Amino acid sequence: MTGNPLPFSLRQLQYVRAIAETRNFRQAAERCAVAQPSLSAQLAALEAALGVRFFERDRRGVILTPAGEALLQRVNRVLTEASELREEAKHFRDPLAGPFRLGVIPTMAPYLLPKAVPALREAFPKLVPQWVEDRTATLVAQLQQGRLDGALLALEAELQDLETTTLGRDHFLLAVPKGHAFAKGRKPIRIHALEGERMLLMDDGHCLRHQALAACREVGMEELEFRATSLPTLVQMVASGIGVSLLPEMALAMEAGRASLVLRRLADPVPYRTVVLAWRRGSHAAVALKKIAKLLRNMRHFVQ
Amino acid sequence: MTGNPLPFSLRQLQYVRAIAETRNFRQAAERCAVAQPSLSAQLAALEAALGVRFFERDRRGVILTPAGEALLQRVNRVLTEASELREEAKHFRDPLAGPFRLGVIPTMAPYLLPKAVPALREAFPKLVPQWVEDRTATLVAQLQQGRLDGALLALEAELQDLETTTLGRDHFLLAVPKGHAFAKGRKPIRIHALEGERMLLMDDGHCLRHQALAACREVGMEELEFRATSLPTLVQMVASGIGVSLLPEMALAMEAGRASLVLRRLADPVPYRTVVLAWRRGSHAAVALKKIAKLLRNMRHFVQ
DNA sequence: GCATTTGATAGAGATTAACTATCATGACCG
DNA sequence: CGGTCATGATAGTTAATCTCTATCAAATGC
Repeated sequence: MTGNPLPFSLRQLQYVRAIAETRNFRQAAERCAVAQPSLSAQLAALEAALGVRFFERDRRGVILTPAGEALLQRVNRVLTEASELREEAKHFRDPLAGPFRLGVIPTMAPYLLPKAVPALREAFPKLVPQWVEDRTATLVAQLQQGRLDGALLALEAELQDLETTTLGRDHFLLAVPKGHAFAKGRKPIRIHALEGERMLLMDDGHCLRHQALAACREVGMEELEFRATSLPTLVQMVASGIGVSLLPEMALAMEAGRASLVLRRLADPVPYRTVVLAWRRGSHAAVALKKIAKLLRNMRHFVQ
Repeated sequence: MTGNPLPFSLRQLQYVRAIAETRNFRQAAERCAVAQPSLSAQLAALEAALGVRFFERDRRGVILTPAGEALLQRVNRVLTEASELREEAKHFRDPLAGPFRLGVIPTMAPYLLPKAVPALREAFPKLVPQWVEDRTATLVAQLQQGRLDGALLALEAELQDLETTTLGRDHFLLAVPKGHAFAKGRKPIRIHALEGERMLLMDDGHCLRHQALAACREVGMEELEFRATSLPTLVQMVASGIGVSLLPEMALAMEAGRASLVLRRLADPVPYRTVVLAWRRGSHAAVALKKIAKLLRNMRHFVQ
């Protein structure tokens, strides 16, 4: 059991090292920036606590006892470890340095991260982001357990015990296969025009599913059996003519290139999801996350 | 440079470890045998000193920050090293334990050590004697430099700054080759009878040389050119008929067996050398050395 | 709701470590 | 020899630190 109180202090060990190196109490005291009697007293206290004499104080000078010689190595190891602790702590002083566990939902990750990761690296080179991709509920739970420092979410409502900062609105576009009735024209399409369409949605648990449903809640549509587990898959399904879907704008750049897919703007009120950066209330990472949020906002992936 | 003052204490690190393990300030405080506010205060002080937050204190419980997680390993290493220092110190608490650097002069070593080493091991099993064989002057210098803890010497005079305890008197015998005039008879021989003999002596620097010369100082004798560098060699020279010599009694058991050597007792006043155990005045080892001396005296290698 | 538990805070008290001044001893040097 | 310098130890006081009890605000749990 190593949990007993330690009968000595780091300062005493520093004194021992200083004495061993200078072989002179006064010089050692000067190096430690204390008066010589203080050093004498602390050494005496340490020797009493350990029951071991480190030095013989003789007119001839200061001599290490065999025990002192052996223990000096331990003393140095303790001090080295302590010193490294202090140095390593320095690296964590900067809130924008060190490991940073960030979550992101799957319907944003493939569109946001390719640009966000390099941007973060450039802006905060000492930051070491560790990305975790999972659904909202899982990320929120991990945030609250302290297993994540922050998460990129698309919020419907305020989340209890989480602070958030809005990064912007991500408008929904209508995705239809080439040849579909809506594939032609340029005017914004009204949601109600989708009445009777076959709708492709994300799998349960993906917030995008609920948001899309909410956007169309007053529109009678048929939901297809198939539920996508990833947005690229969903887009692929639309492109192959199975149905239509709502696609967030941030996916535009990456998904619009498909030959058999047509994306149409929606008319006011344009449905959207609110992209936020969330963290535990009172999290140590709050300062850093606010700066990260600012950076992400400036990337203009979405309307602000 | 690692010599800067360390801005934290071992106790604070123990608090951190206790909190990290219990995830509960009160339990941690109890384990550390302090009141909870003390622990809170010390943790706050540590975090302030390092500029790093170890824990998030949340209604949900105590959560390690990433920095805390990383630094906790350092904390544990410091505490482990400190703990091992304390444990190792225990082994040195017993004055009769641990390494013990002992000197012995060459004219005693081969006769004393074969019996003394096992006896020491049996009496003080935790003692780890490290024997050094050298001449008196060298041993005394090493004692004074703190490179030896004690030394077995044959003293002529008090040695400055050294404390000694007498182990006994080692009487001198006359060694002559078989066939020599003194080889016959059993009566003690008077020193003066050696007038005109060819005397074999140890090399310069060996105290035995000076002691033998002192014993014969009023007797006119011829010193042979050859000076022995070891006592067994000297005995061998005598046995081969080159001359006579004075041999300390402690060599009797080992050297008397030679067929061509005869040992005769000397008449009163029998010359002798005083065998002592010596150490630095104020040496940490004094207590142990006195016990070692007692053991050696009881071995009755010599007259007490 | 109400009792319980969480960690933080305030202020007093006790402990610890620091300081200055001085001492005893031995080394060094003329 | 005798004075000067250096050593580390000691005494007594002051300053800093740590810990204590008592209490608070907030959240949990039945």
